[in-house]
Amino acid sequence: MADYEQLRLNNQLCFPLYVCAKEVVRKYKPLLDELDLTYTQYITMMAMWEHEQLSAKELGAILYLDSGTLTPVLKTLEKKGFVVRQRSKDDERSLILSLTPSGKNLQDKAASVPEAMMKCIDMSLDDLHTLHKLLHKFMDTSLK
Amino acid sequence: MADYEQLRLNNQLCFPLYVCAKEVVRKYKPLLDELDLTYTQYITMMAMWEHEQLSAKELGAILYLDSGTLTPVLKTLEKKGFVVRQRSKDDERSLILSLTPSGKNLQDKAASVPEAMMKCIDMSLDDLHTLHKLLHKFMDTSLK
DNA sequence: ACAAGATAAATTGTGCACAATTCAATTTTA
DNA sequence: TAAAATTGAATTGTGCACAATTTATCTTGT
Repeated sequence: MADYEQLRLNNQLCFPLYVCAKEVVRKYKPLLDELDLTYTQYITMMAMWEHEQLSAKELGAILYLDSGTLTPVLKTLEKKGFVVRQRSKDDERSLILSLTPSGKNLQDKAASVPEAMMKCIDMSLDDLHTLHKLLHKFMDTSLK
Repeated sequence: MADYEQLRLNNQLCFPLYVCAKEVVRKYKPLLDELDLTYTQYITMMAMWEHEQLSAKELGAILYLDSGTLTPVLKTLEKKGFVVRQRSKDDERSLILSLTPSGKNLQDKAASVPEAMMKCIDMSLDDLHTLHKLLHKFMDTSLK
C-alpha cells in the first residue's frame, strides 16, 4: 500500500516557490500601481534602466521571457511613452529598445519601491541573503 | 547622483523567485503532459489526493487561489473525468469536490513525477532542504 | 419573520506566459 | 550565387491569475 509521501503538497519544492512568487508579485501591486506598471512591465523597465539600450532578444535572455510575452509588453510600454521600439539598421530583424525621457524619469519614482517591499518582508537579512543565494544557485544549476 | 543600486535586477529577491517558479513549472510540463494535466491542475489533484473531499473554498485556501482561477480549472478537471463538483446539501453556496475512480487512479501515474523532477535538480539535499524551509518561512511571515 | 449584511461561487475583463507557427531578414552552404 | 538553413519578432491559441462585480444563499439583528 503506497502512501505517496512524495506527492504531498508540503513535500514539494515547486509549490512554495510558485506560491511565494505569486504572492510577492501581488504585494508589489499597490506600489507599482503608483508607477502605472504591472510587475512584468516593472522588471522590463529595470532591465532598461540598467542597460539604456538593448535588443528584444537580449531583453528576453535577461528576463527569461520569450517574444510571445515580450512583444505585447513592449508595445504597451511604448504606448505609455516609456520605451521606444525601432528596428536595427544593421539587422532589420532585431528590435532595438531604448528609453524615452519619461521612461528615464520613472526611475526616480521607482527608487522607493524596493525599500517599501523590504518593509513587508519579516525575515532576517541573513535568511534573505541565504534565500537569494539559493535561488540563484537553483537558477544556475537546474534551469538550463 | 543616485546609483539606484536597489533597483538592479540582481539585487532583487522577487525576480529570482519569479524566474525559478516559472522555469520549474516549465520543467514539469513534459511530465504532466503524460497525465493530461497542467501544473495548476496537478496541484489541484494533489490537494484532492490528500483530502479526498473538500469545498472549493477550502481548496482555494490550500492552493492560495481564488474562485476566478479555480472555477474554470475545476470545470476542466470535471470535463476530464477526474473530479466531481456538487453543491453541499447543508449549504447550497458551497461547492463540494470529490474524486472519481479515474481521478484516484491518476495518483499511481503521478507517483513518479516528483522523483523525475528531482533528477532535473542539481543541488545538494542540504541546500534543497534549506531552500524549502526558507520559502515556507517566507510564506508564513511575509505573505499575510 | 424579515430586512440588512455576510458569504461562496461564478462571471467579466485585463494581462501575462508559453508552445507552436508564421514571416521577413540574414547567413550558410552546395 | 542561388537555394537551404537559421535567426529574431510577431502572431495565434490555450490556460492561468487576479481584481472587481454579480448572483444566490445563508445568517443576524431587530
